Amino acid sequence: MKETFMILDGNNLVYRAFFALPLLKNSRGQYTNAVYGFTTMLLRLLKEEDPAYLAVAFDLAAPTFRHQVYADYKAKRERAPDELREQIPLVKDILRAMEVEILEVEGFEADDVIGTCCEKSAHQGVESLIVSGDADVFQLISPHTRVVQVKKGVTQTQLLDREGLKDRMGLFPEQVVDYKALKGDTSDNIPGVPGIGDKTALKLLKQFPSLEEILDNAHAVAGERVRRNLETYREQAILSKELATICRQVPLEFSLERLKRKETHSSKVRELFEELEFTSLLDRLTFEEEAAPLREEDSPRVKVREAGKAELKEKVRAGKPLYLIFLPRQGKGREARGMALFQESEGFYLDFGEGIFDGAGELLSLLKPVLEDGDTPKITTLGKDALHGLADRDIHLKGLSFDVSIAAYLLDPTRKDFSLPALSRDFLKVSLTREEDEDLPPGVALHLLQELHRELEGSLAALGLEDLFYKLELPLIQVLASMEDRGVKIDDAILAAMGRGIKEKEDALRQEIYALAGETFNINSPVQLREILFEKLKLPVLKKTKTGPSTDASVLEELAGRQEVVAKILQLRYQFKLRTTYVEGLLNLRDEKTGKIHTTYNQTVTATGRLSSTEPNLQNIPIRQEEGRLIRRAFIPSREGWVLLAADYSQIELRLLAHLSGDEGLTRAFREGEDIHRKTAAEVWHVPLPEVTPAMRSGAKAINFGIIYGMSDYGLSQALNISREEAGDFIRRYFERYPRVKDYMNESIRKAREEGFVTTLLKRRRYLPDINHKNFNLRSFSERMAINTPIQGTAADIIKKAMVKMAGALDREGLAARMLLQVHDELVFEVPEGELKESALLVREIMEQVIALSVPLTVDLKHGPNWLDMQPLA
DNA sequence: TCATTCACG
DNA sequence: ACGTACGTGAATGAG
Repeated sequence: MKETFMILDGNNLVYRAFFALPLLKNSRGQYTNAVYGFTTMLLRLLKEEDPAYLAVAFDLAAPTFRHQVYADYKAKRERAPDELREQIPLVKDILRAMEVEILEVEGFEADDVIGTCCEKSAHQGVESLIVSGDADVFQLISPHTRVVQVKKGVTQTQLLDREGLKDRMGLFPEQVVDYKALKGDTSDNIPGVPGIGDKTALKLLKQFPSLEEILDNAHAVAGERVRRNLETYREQAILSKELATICRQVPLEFSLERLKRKETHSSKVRELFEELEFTSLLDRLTFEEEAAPLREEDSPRVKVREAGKAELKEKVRAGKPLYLIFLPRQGKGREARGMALFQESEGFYLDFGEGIFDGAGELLSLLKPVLEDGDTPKITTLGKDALHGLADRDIHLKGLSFDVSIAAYLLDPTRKDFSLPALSRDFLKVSLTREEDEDLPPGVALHLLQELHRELEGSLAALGLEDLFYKLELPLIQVLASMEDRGVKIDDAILAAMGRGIKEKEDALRQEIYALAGETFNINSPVQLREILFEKLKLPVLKKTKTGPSTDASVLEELAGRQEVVAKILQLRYQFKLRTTYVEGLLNLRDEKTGKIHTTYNQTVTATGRLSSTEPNLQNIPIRQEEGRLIRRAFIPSREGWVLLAADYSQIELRLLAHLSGDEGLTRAFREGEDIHRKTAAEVWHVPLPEVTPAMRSGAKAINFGIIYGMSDYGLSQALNISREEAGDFIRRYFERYPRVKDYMNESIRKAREEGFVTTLLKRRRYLPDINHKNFNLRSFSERMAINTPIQGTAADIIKKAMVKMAGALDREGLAARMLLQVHDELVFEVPEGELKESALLVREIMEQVIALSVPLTVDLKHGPNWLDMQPLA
């Protein structure tokens, strides 16, 4: 028997299922009727038709080529109800979990994708079976292509081939478009020819085989009115035919291999079904063998041996996937106690003894060719640590193909523990003994790494996170490792001098404070300070913390006018901060030999997708105040004749707000290259741009920020030091001018409530479990996260993407410039002075063009001999 | 280890 | 009537 390729019209079937079934909800409040209807239909079709290949086509929201030909195409169509629209992502989640290919192509409808696929599959000798409830696809019927028409409800279907269609409609497939062109279609807003309905259309197509012949022979047609309309609306009929014709040349990669149907399903499908409460459907699936729980007596852990030279050389080979783990030393930072390897069926362990240079040196050198071979896939966890560990031995690991810690982060960016035992407990439901947990044996580690790889690979696919993982986060590991490795040079003399100056100021301030307070006390202790300020000096309590009156800067600023000592305390705090955190903090972490500091970029810490930086944190070096800013003078290029180059995205989050919300006013402002805060002030106060005062602008700036944070009127009033009423009024005016921004915020919250998570442009997810919580506070927090996370997270996606591209591009162009720092919306490089211009142009090009938005992304470039004294580079 | 404070985007 | 702007990391004091 010939193999069949079954392709489903996704949108159409979900739509039909939605209206065929009552509006079901699961206990978490998700609407599931369309998902349920679609899934049962899919399972039934798989059983009845038993196709060898399978795919589901979806429409994309973007305008299609038909809109270019005819602006009113589908203009009358009503927006699908929200209860339906929100179920589409769930359907796709299920399909991804079942490893069913989802086909969608921008600018084309599902029908076009279906037509193209059927044509291509026919070329490869595979018959197609289209499943749809829409009669449009009848035009695709051919000797190689049949249609399963889904009729009322989701249970009744009819199989149509060429003869069947003729019997049913009195038409051959190639006449379906002519028929539609004549009678028109109100749902697609295809005009047709006035006065011709289905009766007349059929009659005409009996008389002449095609629209063209009908039009050319209009004079021979019966009926005065029909004849006249055919002549008058000739062009309209031809346009209608064009619109009704399914495009069979959609640009898409078609590989039957990829569409091969999976007979068994991963536990991901089970989890999704359970979440949606489709437990009755579970029996209808065949599941893969579950990973056996790892117990003391029957653990299928990997056998591992202390490897000898000859053995390693013989058994670890290029080309085959290699599992690799650096096992952490108990409580000793990132230092590893050894490396475990697994390939095919053999496991090895290299003990590093007291350090990586101690025992395993020779063995490691033996592995160097395989480790540096980009075509030998490496599966790791905490891969960046391994990268560094090996780099210390001059082994430059290449071919990272999977990292379970990063995968786990994408599946839930709020998780805290990325150790193998923790990941195994949560993803594999495997429990370890306490001893194993504390000091993981290499064999157990290798076993868990393999199981996690298998499990998380499927989970990423099930949630549509593959591109984000393989194209962005995975290559980013290497990029970050080399930035950390490179480090940034620090002029210690500058810091040391600053430290001495600060110390003097501190001492003077401290004496003055003691004198004014009338006693000595620990000014750094909030507890002791409280006593002095609020008990001894009887200053009013303006704000409270969990443990008592607050003494933070906003409070002290309010009180500074009443007691001289308060201002001194503020000054002392600032000086102290500069000295301890920055001057001494940086000097302590500076490598004596190279004069550099090497930060660590954490890729699995933030809930939004940003990086974080530790030991030291180079993402919070002072800039806002003049004095603190001087710290930046100590950041210098590592070589003579080199300079620093800084490139920062201008207003990236507000631009993303414009893009994501589609607000016209905001979009226009960016397209016209306006100063956005000034423009906002002008809009809100209805004054011409030149009349915007600095106060108006800074108010507008605060509100622009507030929007991104999901602000309240109270929050804004605090930020601007104005009354709540004024703040509320301000916000109302803002939304009057930028109404779609308001819609966008509501929509973000609504989506979070329905789906339980929010996403960024590159599909990064953050779950918000408290979004429907009955506690107002918890719920409100989640709502603000629902607004902020897509914006902050998309900005993170974008700069990460630019970083990955940048690393490749600098190499390709043969430029010596190297990325040193990332500060959320800024990249800092060191570059040879002679290559400054060329490097800067490349940097700008990559950062600005990394993604296409509805507003331009712009990058400001600066260069200089250090991170303080920088000049704009036009 | 937690709470407070404050540096950054 | 809630109680209040998003995301981080480091240093210090207190228990």
